[in-house]
Amino acid sequence: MEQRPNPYAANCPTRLVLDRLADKWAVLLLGLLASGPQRFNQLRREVEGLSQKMLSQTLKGLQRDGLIERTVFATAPITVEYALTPLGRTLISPIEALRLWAESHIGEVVAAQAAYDDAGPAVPVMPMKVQNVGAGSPAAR
Amino acid sequence: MEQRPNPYAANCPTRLVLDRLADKWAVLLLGLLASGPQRFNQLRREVEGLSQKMLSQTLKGLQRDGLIERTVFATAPITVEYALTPLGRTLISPIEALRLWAESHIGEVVAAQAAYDDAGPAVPVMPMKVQNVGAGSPAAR
DNA sequence: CTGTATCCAGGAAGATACTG
DNA sequence: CAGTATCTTCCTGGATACAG
Repeated sequence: MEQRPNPYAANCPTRLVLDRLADKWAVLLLGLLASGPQRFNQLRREVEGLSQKMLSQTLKGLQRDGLIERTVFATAPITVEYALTPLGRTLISPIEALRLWAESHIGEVVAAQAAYDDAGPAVPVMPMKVQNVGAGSPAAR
Repeated sequence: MEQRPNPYAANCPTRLVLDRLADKWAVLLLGLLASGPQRFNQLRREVEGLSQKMLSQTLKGLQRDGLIERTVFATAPITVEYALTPLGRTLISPIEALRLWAESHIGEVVAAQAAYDDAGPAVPVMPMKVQNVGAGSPAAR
């Protein structure tokens, strides 16, 4: 029926991937692993605010998705290395793009937030942008 | 102190932006608005599984970040349009990249998940990749 | 070192009802 | 149509303790 099933249906691939990527720890870890394999506690130390539980959990998820690979070295004590898989490596480009966007536009975002918070609380004399439209309604689709 | 403060510190811009973008609804809505302004209930209908509460909440957040703009038309009943701001428009490219990645690699991800779930539950004869390493430990940094 | 298991508080999100 | 308010439930995620 749906020739062009919109990408916003619940079963859409984009949605599935997004659900996983909508995890800041996952994105952060992928970015970190992009520069080479890392050990468990190494990652733990590098990502500020990441608890051991979340790290373990997130790594497991990424491994399940085939994005990272877990290698155990039978040293004593044991050491474990996490590295991007070839599939995972294909993701670093989009993620890098996101990181670049963040760095170049964070200032504007923060400014917008400040402006919003400034205008919000106050009782408005001219609070919101209102337009009087006669005939030409916006949604005359 | 930190000449190269790692991007994984809690105060890093990337982190701040990521926290917001780590919201699947937000990303989805931005993608939807990339093709033109939309009304409230229009968005609600288009994004499957998105509750009214989450829509309202997410839109407010995006507006606060200066990524979208809310315009009220004084029709009867009232209509409201949401559109990307210039800042928001700069985000569609990275998001599109993500969407494209998702569409081209979803198959591999699903396959990896299946393989993982397949190997996981079973009691392993040769479950995990283990290497015996003598001297050359991995983390000889 | 690399995890897993348990407890527990706080936030996220659905359902529902109501307002302008 | 475009929301806000409230209630309740569920899950996330931190802290802690323990195991291989």
